[in-house]
Amino acid sequence: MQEPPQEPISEPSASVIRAWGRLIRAERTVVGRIEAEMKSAGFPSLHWYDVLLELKRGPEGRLTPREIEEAVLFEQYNLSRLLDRMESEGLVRRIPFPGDKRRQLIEITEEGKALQWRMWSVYGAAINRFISAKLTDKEAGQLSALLLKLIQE
Amino acid sequence: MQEPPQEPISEPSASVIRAWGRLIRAERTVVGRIEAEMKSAGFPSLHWYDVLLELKRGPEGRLTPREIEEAVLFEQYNLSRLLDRMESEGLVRRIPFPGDKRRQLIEITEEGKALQWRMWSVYGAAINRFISAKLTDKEAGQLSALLLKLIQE
DNA sequence: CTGTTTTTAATGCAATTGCATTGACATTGA
DNA sequence: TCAATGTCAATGCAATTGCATTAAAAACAG
Repeated sequence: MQEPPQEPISEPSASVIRAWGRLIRAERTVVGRIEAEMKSAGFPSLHWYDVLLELKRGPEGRLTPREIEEAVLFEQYNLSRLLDRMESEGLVRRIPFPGDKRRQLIEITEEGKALQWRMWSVYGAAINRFISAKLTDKEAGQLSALLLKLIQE
Repeated sequence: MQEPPQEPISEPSASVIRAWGRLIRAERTVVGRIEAEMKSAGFPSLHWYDVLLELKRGPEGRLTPREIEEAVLFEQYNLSRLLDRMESEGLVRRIPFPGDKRRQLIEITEEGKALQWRMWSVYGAAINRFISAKLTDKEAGQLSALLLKLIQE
C-alpha cells in the first residue's frame, strides 16, 4: 500500500491547542452543570430558552425561522422540529409572513414569555453559581473579548 | 392563580452574561467549522478523535471506559455505544481488566493509531485556520487561563 | 461469613439530531 | 414571459443521544 505524499503539517502551537481543549471542556462542563439545574427544576433544555429569548427580543415577539437559526446557530431541520414541539406546547405559534408564502413568522405566546421568565430565575442563578463565582467582572470582559475574536469573520 | 413568593433574583452582571453567550457561540462556531472540515475530508466526528487520542496517550494505549469518560466528559451510555461502533470499525478492542471482572480495558489498535494520525493532519490544519489565525499565542494563553477558572472546583 | 450498598458497563426504548431530499414559492435573466 | 436558479421550510429515514433500568461483580458493614 503506497502512501500518498504527505503535506508538511504546520502544527498549531501548544498554547493554541491548550486553549482549544479548554474551550471544549469549559463549554461541556458549564453547559452540563447548568442543564442539570434546569432539568432538576423541571424545565426544558437551554435550546428552548434560546429560542424563547430571541423571540421575546424580536419585533412584536416575532422572527422568521431563518432569523432564529442565525441567532442561535441551530441547523435548519433541527429548528423546524424544535418549533413543532414548542408550538405543540403552546409556547409559540406560526403565522403567515405577509407577502412571501415561503416564509413564516414565529410568534412567542404569553405562555412562552411566562416560561422564559420562570426559566430565567433558575438560569440566572446558575450562571451566578457557575460563572460569576469563578470570574471577576473584569475577567469576564477579557474572556468576552477573546472569544469574540474566535467568532469573527 | 396565586404566584408563589419569588426569591429576590440577583441578576448576573452584564459582562458575565455576555461572556457566557460568547462561550456558547464561540464553541458552536468553531466546532461547527472544524467538524465540517473533518467530515468533508471523510473522517468521523471529533468525538472519535477524542477517544483515540486519550487512548494513545494512556499507558500501553489502554484505558478503562471510566477513565475515558472522565477525560472527555461523555455520558457513560454514550461512550459505551461509541466504543461499540469504534470496535466494530476495528479502531479499538475490549480486553479484560485483570483482577476486576466488572471493568474492562479499551485498547487502541494499530488501525486506530493510524486513523488518529491521519485525522490530526486535517484537524491541526483546521485549528490553525480557525484559532491560530484569530489569536496570538499570548492571547491563547490568556484564554486558557480564563477558561481554566471556569472548569475548576 | 452474608446481606446490603456501590461500582462498572450494557441495553430497551423514547427523543433528538443528521442527512438527503422534496415541495412550494420567489427571483433572475434571456 | 417563462425556464432556470435560488430560497425557505418540512420530512422520511438513519444515526445518535437521553433516560431509566438491569446485570454482574466488588466493596462494605455487622
